[in-house]
Amino acid sequence: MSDRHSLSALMILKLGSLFTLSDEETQALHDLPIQAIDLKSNRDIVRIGDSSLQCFLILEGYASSYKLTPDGQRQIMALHIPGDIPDLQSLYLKRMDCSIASLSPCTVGFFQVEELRRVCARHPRIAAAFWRDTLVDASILREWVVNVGRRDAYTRIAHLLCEFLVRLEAVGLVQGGTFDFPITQANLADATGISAVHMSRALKALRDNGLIQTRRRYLSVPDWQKLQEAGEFDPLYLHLEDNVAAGLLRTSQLETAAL
Amino acid sequence: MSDRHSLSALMILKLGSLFTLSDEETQALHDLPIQAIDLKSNRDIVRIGDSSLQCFLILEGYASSYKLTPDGQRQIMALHIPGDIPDLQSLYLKRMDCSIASLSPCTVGFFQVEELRRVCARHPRIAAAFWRDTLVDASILREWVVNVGRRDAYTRIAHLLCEFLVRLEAVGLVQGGTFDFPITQANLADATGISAVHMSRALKALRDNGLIQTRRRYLSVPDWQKLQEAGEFDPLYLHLEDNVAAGLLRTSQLETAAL
DNA sequence: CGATTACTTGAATTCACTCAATGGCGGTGG
DNA sequence: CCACCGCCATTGAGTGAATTCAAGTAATCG
Repeated sequence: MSDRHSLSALMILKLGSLFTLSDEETQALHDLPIQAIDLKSNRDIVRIGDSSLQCFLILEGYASSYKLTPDGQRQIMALHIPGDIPDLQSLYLKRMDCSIASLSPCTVGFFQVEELRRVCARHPRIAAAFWRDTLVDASILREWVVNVGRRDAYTRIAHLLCEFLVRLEAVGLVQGGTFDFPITQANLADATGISAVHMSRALKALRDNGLIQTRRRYLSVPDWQKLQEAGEFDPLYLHLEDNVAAGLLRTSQLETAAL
Repeated sequence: MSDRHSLSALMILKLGSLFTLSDEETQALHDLPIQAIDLKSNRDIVRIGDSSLQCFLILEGYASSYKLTPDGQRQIMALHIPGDIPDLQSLYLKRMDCSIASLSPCTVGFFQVEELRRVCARHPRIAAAFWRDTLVDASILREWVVNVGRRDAYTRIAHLLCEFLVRLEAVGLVQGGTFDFPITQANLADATGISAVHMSRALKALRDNGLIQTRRRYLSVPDWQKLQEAGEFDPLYLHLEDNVAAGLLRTSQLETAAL
């Protein structure tokens, strides 16, 4: 499983923005006690209405934030990948306003919100980095609204896949345009606000057009340019350009980052 | 126009959460130099891609965050009301990922991002309060995704109006279920991800069912309970219950809060 | 290997869309 | 003060993208 080191590397990768963290700051993150837990697929990790004293970092696998409507429909409004802290909002909001569930077998690291609050109080630059992280998440949500509100199914799915690929790439989880993709069509449908049946048809169209290839639990993008165009994808909203750590990673391909 | 006092009152109202701000903290917000500007309706205040050194607070009127798709469709992903700082993200993100425009004649107060950053550095509790504010905005975005992704037009509009009313109420801008509502149907359509024509039909249905009344530039909600049910509205996601200042305001109806 | 879950495909339906034409309101200027 | 123009809202008719329902196939897991 994941040791302290890779955990800290993931965090620093995600946070490293605006400035590089000092050794002391890195150490502070290192020293944050974490309890690693393994989870099966499709398990709620936190539920809407909860007011937990803990937060969790995804170490391995994917998760989603979702809500249910009264008639039982589901909408996923965020996908979470290794390095994400999906419920970081618990830092300053009393109750969860959505549920978070694993989309695949997951390893997550729980820590005390209070401890993180202390780290933030002692290290303003770490606080700023986490704050920035929540601002990027908000930006992703804004694009998600555009996706669901104004794009047709085909474009919408292409866009979602573009975003997912770029975010995975930033944490070193893409090899040659291929990445782990165990997410069911039903879940993808809930993420894009379409029906599962239509998701099947639209994915077929994407496959037929050579934009994606699905082999087992993996997804490949043979022509990145074409998929971007199909998805009307512009990565501006991911705010990667001003992320120091991610930039360093991309150029040097640090081994430590691959979980 | 708005003097320093009401400006500070608006800010404190919005920020007053988790704890009440001390006199010193209040003073720090007071001392933030602001330049008030009047704007006509439908004017861009900031544009996507901008990297401004300024932020603005809405003093009067409404604004929206929006993006355009390549084929010219528009999606509004946030409505902003007095007391909001729509581009607070500029604090830690280099470029704007959406445009922000006035939806009505507006008065906005510009201030230097750098100054706010200084205030946050000197007053960690103010920083926490602003951070919390961005977290609530993210929560509203999550609900917006659900609205646009999974609700039919009728329910979707009802929900949007519920949210708008509750947020306005929190800053004292609702009198007896009636509030200023100069927002065109085309803008509402862009906010809900439907067409302007269908917006007209759905609004008619809401009117015919007695859920809303539209007189001139004002909107009335005769039966709050019924509108909430029609919109599947649960205010949990607005995180009002733990907002000290708003709570105080609601119970004591401070005069200072009315702009 | 059997059972469950995930995916595919067809057919009919529906909600929302576009196009188009008309009506109302408010502001501006002759 | 009224006429006109432009913006906003409404309504009808036809279309279309995505839905539901249904049946059947493929994949995965214990």
